[in-house]
Amino acid sequence: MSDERFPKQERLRKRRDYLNVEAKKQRKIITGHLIILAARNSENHTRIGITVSKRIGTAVKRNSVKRLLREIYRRNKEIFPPGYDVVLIARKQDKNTCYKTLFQEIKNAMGSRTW
RNA sequence: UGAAGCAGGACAGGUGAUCGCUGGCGUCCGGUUGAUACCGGCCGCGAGAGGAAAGUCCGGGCUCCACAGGGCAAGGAUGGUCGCUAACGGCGACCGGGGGUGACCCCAGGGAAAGUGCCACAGAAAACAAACCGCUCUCCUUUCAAGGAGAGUAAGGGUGAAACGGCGAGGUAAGAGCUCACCAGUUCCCCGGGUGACCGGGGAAGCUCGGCAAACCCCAUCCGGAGCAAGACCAAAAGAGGGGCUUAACGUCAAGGGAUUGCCCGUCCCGCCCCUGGGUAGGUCGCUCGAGGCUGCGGGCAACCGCAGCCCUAGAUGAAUGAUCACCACCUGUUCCGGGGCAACCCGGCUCAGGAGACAGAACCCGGCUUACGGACUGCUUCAUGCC
RNA sequence: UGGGAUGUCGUCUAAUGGCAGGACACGAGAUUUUGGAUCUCGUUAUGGUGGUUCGAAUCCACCCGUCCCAG
Repeated sequence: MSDERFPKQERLRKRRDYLNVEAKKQRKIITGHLIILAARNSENHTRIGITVSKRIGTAVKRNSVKRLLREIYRRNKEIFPPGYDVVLIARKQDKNTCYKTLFQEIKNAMGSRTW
């Protein structure tokens, strides 16, 4: 996959979209630092939404977590199932929060299911 | 050299490469259009967080609403003086008080002689004074030790955070501002200086008046309310009004069905089409050129102001400004080289290894305040020590 | 963005500006063969920094934390 872009069509952009995924979710996976929700959408590509609440920390911490998760998606689109809306919700973060650990968590979570 | 005080800012790592994000401009392509206008896509160019962007503690601009003139009341805020400012609870200078050897720092710093209230415990007494232990005099009892009654007194004692001036002399039965000198303080008057807070000097009075207003309160000054999710525009939908809907005709669109005893007309209901209006979802604007920044000159002790020249520097909306790699820069140790020194050692360069890289993310925009923060730099000043 | 509430022993909760009290819990002892119950004794607190005051949990200012509401 040479496509490492992340245009607006591949993001969830409204609160309604997030509530829709929450209501119609077909998978809910809880890992050490994340909660992953997935629901089938009407498009034929993946859409990603990221939720980081104030519980995680200050605006700087929340932004950095969001950037990390976006980077993981952008670099590794092949591990995400096409035609699904995926919501990544951050749980309590710690010192181990970095690209490698979060990538492994998501890869294991996605690989553990058949789509 | 060491310790300290104050102030400041295009300080808050830099450069390059690759892959991304946001919005701007441009070429080309596609769609649309009366249009050089709009939408979408590829590529290219250049831009993209802060000193606090934070907390939301004050003050404004801007927008809408209310009153459309003035006063009073209520509520809130502020509180030395003079200035600065669009304004401020901010800033500057000065005055007064307090702290520090000093540079310098801190202060809600109006009124207690307008009224009300409070001052625990202790103490006789906590505020128009009064009198527990005392001290003194007179009278009575009398065992001549003392006790009782009355009068005078506030020097001494002890309590307390605070006790109704201090010290000395005179005076007295004992005492007392009772009198006097000096000192402190209060109020008033006069003179001089200052825009003023206030300062300096002189005089008089009564001799002396406690503290708390970040207790109620009084005085002076200021304040209409809400906030860019303000507000404006476009506009699927819902709900509203009007016209129409067999065939045929006409420039276009449409779909008719049911109830009213069977039929026709009429009326009503549902549906459909068009128009008006409406404003939900959604979108656009508001949105970044502004009490703007930098430099120079001039005015002012300063805060700040004036003039001239130059510059344009983020506009997101589940919310962009990131990730990886390399090199350089910072700190510590170290190998080697060069220089200085009798030496300990110091300075510069270089190799290698290790370490630090904080607080924190624009959300309409400004002026402040407050709080968080690893370190580096610059300037001025003080104290101590040594040398000349 | 605007508006509130609140912070006291480990937990819950009192306290006019004047000795921070009570209950549960915890620790020690007594009682009991042991445990429980009971009794006695004890430890532990005013979110922080300043200020006003003779004196502050209380009054004032600024921070910190937690929770809630409206759009």
